[in-house]
Amino acid sequence: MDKRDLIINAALKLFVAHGFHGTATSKIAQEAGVANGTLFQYFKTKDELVVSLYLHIKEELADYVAQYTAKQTGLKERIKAQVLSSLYWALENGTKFQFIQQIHTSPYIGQLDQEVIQQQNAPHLALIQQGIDQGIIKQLPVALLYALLTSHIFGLYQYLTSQPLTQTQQHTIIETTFELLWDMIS
Amino acid sequence: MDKRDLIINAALKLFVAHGFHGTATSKIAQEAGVANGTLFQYFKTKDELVVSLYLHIKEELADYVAQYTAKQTGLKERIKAQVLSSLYWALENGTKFQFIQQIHTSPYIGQLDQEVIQQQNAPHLALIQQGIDQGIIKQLPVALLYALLTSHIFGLYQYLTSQPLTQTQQHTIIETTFELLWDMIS
Amino acid sequence: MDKRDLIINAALKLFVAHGFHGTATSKIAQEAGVANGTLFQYFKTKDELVVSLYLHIKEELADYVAQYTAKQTGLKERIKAQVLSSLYWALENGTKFQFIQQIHTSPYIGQLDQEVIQQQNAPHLALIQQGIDQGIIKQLPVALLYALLTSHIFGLYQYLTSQPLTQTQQHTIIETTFELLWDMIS
Amino acid sequence: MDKRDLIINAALKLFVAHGFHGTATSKIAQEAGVANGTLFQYFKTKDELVVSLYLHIKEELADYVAQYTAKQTGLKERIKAQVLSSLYWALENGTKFQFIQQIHTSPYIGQLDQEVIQQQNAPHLALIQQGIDQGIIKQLPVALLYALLTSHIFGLYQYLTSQPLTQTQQHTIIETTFELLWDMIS
DNA sequence: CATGAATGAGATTTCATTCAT
DNA sequence: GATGAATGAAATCTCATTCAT
Repeated sequence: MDKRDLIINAALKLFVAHGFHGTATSKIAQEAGVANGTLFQYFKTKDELVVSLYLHIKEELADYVAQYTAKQTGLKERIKAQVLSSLYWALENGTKFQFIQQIHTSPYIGQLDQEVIQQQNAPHLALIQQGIDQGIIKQLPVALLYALLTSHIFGLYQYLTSQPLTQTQQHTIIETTFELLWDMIS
Repeated sequence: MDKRDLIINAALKLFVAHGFHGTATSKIAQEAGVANGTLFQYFKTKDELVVSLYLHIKEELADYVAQYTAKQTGLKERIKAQVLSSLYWALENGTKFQFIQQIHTSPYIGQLDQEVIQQQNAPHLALIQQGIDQGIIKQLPVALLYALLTSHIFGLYQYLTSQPLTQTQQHTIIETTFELLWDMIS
Repeated sequence: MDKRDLIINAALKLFVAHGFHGTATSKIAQEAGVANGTLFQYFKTKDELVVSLYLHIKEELADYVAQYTAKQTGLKERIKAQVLSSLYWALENGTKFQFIQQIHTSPYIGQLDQEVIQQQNAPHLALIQQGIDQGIIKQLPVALLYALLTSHIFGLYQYLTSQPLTQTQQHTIIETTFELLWDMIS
Repeated sequence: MDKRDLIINAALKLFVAHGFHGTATSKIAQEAGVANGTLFQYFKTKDELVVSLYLHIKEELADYVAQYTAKQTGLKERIKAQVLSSLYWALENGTKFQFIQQIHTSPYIGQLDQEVIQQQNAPHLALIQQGIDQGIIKQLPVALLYALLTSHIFGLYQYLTSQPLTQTQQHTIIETTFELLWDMIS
């Protein structure tokens, strides 16, 4: 594995354990097994590392979601796959999902390349747009519908992790609430 | 105004402007017009100050919401008042709202007194419970419904602040999406 | 002695011995017998310390020169007092004088407040101008005459410190060469 | 141009602009268009580069002065040629001259081979000694006279570069002040 | 000869907290 | 209680130098 990846992985592990302000760059280098200065040859500043890590995780999530969505053919089923796989990934990768949330509500958000963000969102927006065009989804701004779907995921994640539920119960709630959500936007 | 309030207000102003890690305790003391050490006589640590400030802001929001809700009599109207006034407050107090979000996704959340949090949520939960009891709202866990309402607010805030909209357009979207939401849970 | 002075003195000693960049702020603090952070409470940055130190030393020199010059009444005597007291001060305060020279030839010169510099030079220029007006000194640009006087001091200092001379011999040379210099410009 | 020269030129430019310690070897390599490590194949250490650069520049100045002086036969004319050509070279090679001054007032001066320095000064001292022996120049220590001549050059350079003067005006001042200087020492 | 990634010691600066007054 | 100078640990980042390719 190349040093950049070693650093990314070490940073992920430590940020997720102690938050980004609680994690010293020296600890990241140590965990990665590289010299202190090496970190700064790959990432000019600690901030740049945080942002890179965020993009890295987002990509992992996107890959996971894309994989599940690809298996579905109907439009509703594809959108459902996006929402549900996002939730399943979040439940399986709690720390990474929390890291994403931390970034979203922190000043780091301003440092993100907006073009990259939009590229990551594009597949989701495209699917929703398709639904609108086919008359399946309500005539509302795509970005609005996307925001509502996304917040549904975050809200449900919040609820599911605050309750002591079995996996079966979790799945039931996820399925049930998706149907409510779908009725709401279709 | 007593020194504790001076410090709280100064902290609010600075945290809201630069985030809590970007704000030194010495700057807070300076802004408050008190000595460096005085801050630590009212708050044993910086963390304690952060938590106090969070509760202070939440209280402000709660007061704002309560004031609007009190004017309504019907159940739907009261819940609608809660959702809408939360959104209006968030749009008018963007930085404070973002501060709340920051705390929610940060390790500070663990330091909060859960009892106080539950006390703040109680009025909202009670209203939803009333709706369920009266058969107006679907038979789902109160906490789940509350999570969905809350995430609706966050999602809509996200959308509204990312688009260049007039106040009238904002109001229309807020009203329209609330009706969708209401149909979803009722 | 107060801590600011302790730091100033320690900095002077170490800067002259190892240069600005060869001297770590931590070493200065150590030499001054104060904590690392204390230095930065008196001087926001290392650069500010360098500049402050320069101004401090220049002021000390100016006071010394002014004190000697005040005792003289004739114009030649007053200019002579300026040149000679500068030299005596330089010989007695070798490290400080060398520090001034270091600053003059370094990029720090750009960070100095030009107004302060001109204020410090003003008394010397005024005296020369008086000499020109009274027809005692040659009709040449004041700044040129000042540059020649100043360089005479630096050149003579260079010579005197490179030779093993008694104080009496030093004084003789200083007196003799001043007369040569005076003949040159008058 | 070979890589050694590329490095020398890049170093000169950056040292004068930012000082020795303000200039990283990596920046020099970058400016020279060579790899980081290449610099250390030509110069074992950064200090060696600084010292080499100094000697390189001093040699260039010496050649320039020698060339002009060789054209003159009379003793005064030869000394005048030395002083004037030094000044003309300084005005044409401002950065190099400033670099020389920086070295002279820095701790690097201690690292210079004193024998090489004296060898460089020898021709100037010899000429002055000749003047003394022939009774043309005052009976004063050679080193003293040399120090006065040298400081005259530095002082005049300082003045000329601080004023907005045409080349003709510069020449007039240089000629005029040399005559004053000559009257002073002869 | 040339490269440039890697190194790691060390530099500057910050800041929550303490404590003598 | 109030003060604010002092602390010093810790954090981020730099940079001269090396060495395997």
